[in-house]
Amino acid sequence: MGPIIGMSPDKKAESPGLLEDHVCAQASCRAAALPEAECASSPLATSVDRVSGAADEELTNLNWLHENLLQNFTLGGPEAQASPSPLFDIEGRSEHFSSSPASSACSRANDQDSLKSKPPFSFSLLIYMAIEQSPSKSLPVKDIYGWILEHFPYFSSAPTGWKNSVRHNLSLNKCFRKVEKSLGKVNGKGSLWCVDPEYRPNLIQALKKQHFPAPHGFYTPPASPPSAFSPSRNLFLQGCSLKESDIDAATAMMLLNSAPGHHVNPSDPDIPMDLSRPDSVLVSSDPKQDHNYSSSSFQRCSSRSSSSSSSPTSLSSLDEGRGGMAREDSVQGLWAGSEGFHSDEDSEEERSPRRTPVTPRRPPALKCSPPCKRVRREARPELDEELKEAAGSLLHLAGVRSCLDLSKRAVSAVKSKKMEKFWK
DNA sequence: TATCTGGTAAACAACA
DNA sequence: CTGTTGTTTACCAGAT
Repeated sequence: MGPIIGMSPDKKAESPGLLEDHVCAQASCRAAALPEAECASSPLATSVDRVSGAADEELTNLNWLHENLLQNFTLGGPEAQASPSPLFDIEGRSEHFSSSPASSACSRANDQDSLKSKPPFSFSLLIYMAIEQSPSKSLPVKDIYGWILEHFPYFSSAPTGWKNSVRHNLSLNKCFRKVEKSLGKVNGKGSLWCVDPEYRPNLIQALKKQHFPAPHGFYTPPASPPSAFSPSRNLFLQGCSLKESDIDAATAMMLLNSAPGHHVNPSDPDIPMDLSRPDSVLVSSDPKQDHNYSSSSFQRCSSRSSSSSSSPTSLSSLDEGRGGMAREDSVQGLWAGSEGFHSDEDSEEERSPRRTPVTPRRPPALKCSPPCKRVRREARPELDEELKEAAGSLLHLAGVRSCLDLSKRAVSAVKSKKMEKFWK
C-alpha cells in the first residue's frame, strides 16, 4: 500500500504509545474485569501463546486497529454494524474502552498521538470504514469527512488537500459507488456514497493485508483513533492478540455475518443496499489479489495506461477478487435506486452514470474486461454453504463460537480446501 | 529498472 | 459570486 502504512523508522521512534500500549495491555486485561488467567484462556489465547516470548512481535505484529475493524465489522453482527461505535468482544458482549481508567489513560495518550500522526490507512480504507460504520452503509461526502475527522483528528489539522483526496478516491475508486439521496431527485449537490459489495471483500482483504505489510510496519498506535476503535483495541490489549490465522477467522466471521439473514440493517430497512450478499464476499488466499480491492488497476485500465491492467493476471485476479460469482442480482439489488446503474454486464462506460456522460476527457475505456466484462460464474448456493463451513472451521480453530452447525465443522476443512481449488 | 499503488495537487464543471 | 461536490489528469514517492 501506500507509504503511510509502514511507518517510517523516525515515526516509530516518535511513537510514545508503544510502551504505553504494552503497559495498557496489561492494565486493561485487568481493567476489563478479565482475570489474566481468563485472558490467557480466552478463545484467542492460542495466538498469545504463539507469540509468547516475542514481545516485540506482539507489539509490532499486531494492529489493534485492524482487530478493531474486524471486530466491528465482523463480530458485532448487525447491531455492531449498525452502531456507530459497536463495541463487541469476541463473545458478543459489549464494553467500552473508557470503562477502565487505565485504558482511558491509554486512550488519552493515543488521542494525543492521533492528533499528530497520519492514520495507517489509505484513503480508500478510511472511506470504507466510514461508510461501513454508518447505519445506512452509505454516507455523503461531508459525513465521510466528518467520520474521518472524528476518528482521525490528524486530519483536522492537516491541510485540506485530504478532502480532495477523499473525493478523488470516491470518484476514482470503484470500490465506492454513488447513489442518489432520493430516488426522485436528480443528482443535485451531494450524493450518498457506499461500498460496492463486489469490492467489499477486496477492501477487507486490503485491511487484512495491511495487518501484515512488513515485519516492522505494524505498529500503528500513534494514529489510533480515539473513540470508536478504542474498545476493540481494549480487546486486543487484553492479550487476545491475533495472528493472521485469527484474522482469517475474523474475516470468516464477517462472511458469516454477511450471510443472508445475518445482516439486517435495523435502523434503515429501506436502504436498498444489500451489502451482505454472501456471493459478494470472497476472500482469496492469493496475495496477488490483495491490491485488487482498489480500482487502481481499473484506473489504469480506464484512465491511465492500459499496459498493466490488461495483463492476464490482473484480469483474472480481478475476476476472482470480485468473487466471480453471479453478483448481478446482488448489484442490482444494491443499486436498485441508483438511476443508471447497470449490472456488471455493462461495460465500463455503460455502468457509469457516476461518470458524467459529458466527459470527453475520459479516454475510451480500454476493454478491460474485469469489472466491466468479467467472466461470470454460476451462482452456487452450495458454495455459500461451503463458505460458511470453511468460515466455521476457521472460527473453530480460533476458538470462536460460531452459529454454524457443529456437525458440519468436521468436513469444513476439507471443503475449504475444495473452495480454494474452486477459486483457482 | 519497470511497474504498481497510493497520495497530492490542480483544473474544471455542475450545482446550491 | 462563493462554496461544495464530483471528475479527471498529472505527478510524485514508496514498495514490489
